[in-house]
Amino acid sequence: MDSRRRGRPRAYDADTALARARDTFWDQGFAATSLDELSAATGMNRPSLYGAFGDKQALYLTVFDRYRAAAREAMARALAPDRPLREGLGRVYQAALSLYLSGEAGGRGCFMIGTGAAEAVTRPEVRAALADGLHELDAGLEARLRRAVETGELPAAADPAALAWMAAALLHTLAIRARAGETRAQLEAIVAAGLDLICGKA
Amino acid sequence: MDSRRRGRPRAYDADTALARARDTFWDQGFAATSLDELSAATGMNRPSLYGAFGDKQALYLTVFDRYRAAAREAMARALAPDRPLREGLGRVYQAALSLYLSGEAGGRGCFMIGTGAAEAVTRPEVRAALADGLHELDAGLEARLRRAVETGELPAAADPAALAWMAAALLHTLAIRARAGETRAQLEAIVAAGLDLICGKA
DNA sequence: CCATTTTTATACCACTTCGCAAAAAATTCT
DNA sequence: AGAATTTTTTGCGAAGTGGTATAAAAATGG
Repeated sequence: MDSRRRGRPRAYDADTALARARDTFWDQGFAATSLDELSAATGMNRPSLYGAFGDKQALYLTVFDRYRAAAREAMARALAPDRPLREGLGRVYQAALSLYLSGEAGGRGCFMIGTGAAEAVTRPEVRAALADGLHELDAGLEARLRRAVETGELPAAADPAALAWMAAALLHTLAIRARAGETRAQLEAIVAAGLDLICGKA
Repeated sequence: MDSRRRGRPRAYDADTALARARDTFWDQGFAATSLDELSAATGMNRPSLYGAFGDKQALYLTVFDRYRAAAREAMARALAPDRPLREGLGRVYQAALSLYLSGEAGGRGCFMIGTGAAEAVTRPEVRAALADGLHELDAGLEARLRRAVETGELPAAADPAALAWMAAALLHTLAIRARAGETRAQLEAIVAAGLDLICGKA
């Protein structure tokens, strides 16, 4: 249990290597990213990359799943049930925007949507991962909205599933528009309009 | 004015060649599509392709612009101002769904979003084309919604720009979800929920 | 100090990629 | 028929592709 591994120690840190690989895929997409670029970005040479993470698609799917888990957890944190609905949703969108606009090459949107959608038709594994990612977010939103109906934050007649779809649609449009180059101001206007429509124009 | 061109006649029809190229890009994305595949799909060999449409990106942008124009015109037709708002929007989404689900390899979503977003960060021309495409649809939706407020189809307090953003968001979420493999039934449920929220739950 | 183990580094492989040059083919004009 | 023009066809070439075999390096165990 205790001690250091036996052979030559690793020169890389898996977490940071995966983060670098993610950023490279994020900007360029899966197909346009070469193993040489991934090697340069991670500082690992190709055989090490291969040994650590498998082939290019396996590496991509690993990165994808980590992004997916992070997104789910961030959403759960933002939507903590003791926080008012509108404030929680506001935090979801603020967190999304700061991710989507954080690229060095300009707005890069959501990793799953921006890079996964392109591969989804020809790569069943990517399509499944994308579908799972979307559904996790749907489920997180719907759970919080259902609770809001139960506690009276929303009118009893409100349909949680329907509102969750719209809340997700708002996220998706932000993801695409950020990647298309829209400014933070534009995106925040869209968020404000969407929140009014979902939570009621308070 | 009149007559046939001078040299050897073309063996291809530009319209059908562009449609075939579009379908290939649509399924596979820009980066994953090779000139050999485009050559096979169009029936033109590589030098002919190159002579007719320029390099791969020029061909892609040509296809993109044609798709964009077709989408804009289809939306204008569906939103004819003499048709009731809800019916017009319903036609927009029905037309979108039949496009988005028409692929031979399963749902393929919107060409612009599904293939353009991936390239938008690294290719400024694609990002600009994508932004233009999105904004054209925004404008079409907003114009019709503004009219609906003026004619009393929507309450005077309704904000046409805000509603147009949500209507566009609905289109975007359909584009992504279709590509992620969701069924027509799922997508139609989302459309129905969205129409209720935008037009009022009549 | 040498064997063992694990990782890194170098070099290579077969294949594909985009793009183009040069030649051949099919048409119109004179 | 022959020249001119436009397109298609063939084939090439330099670079890049994903992936791997082999050798070198860096650690631990005896």
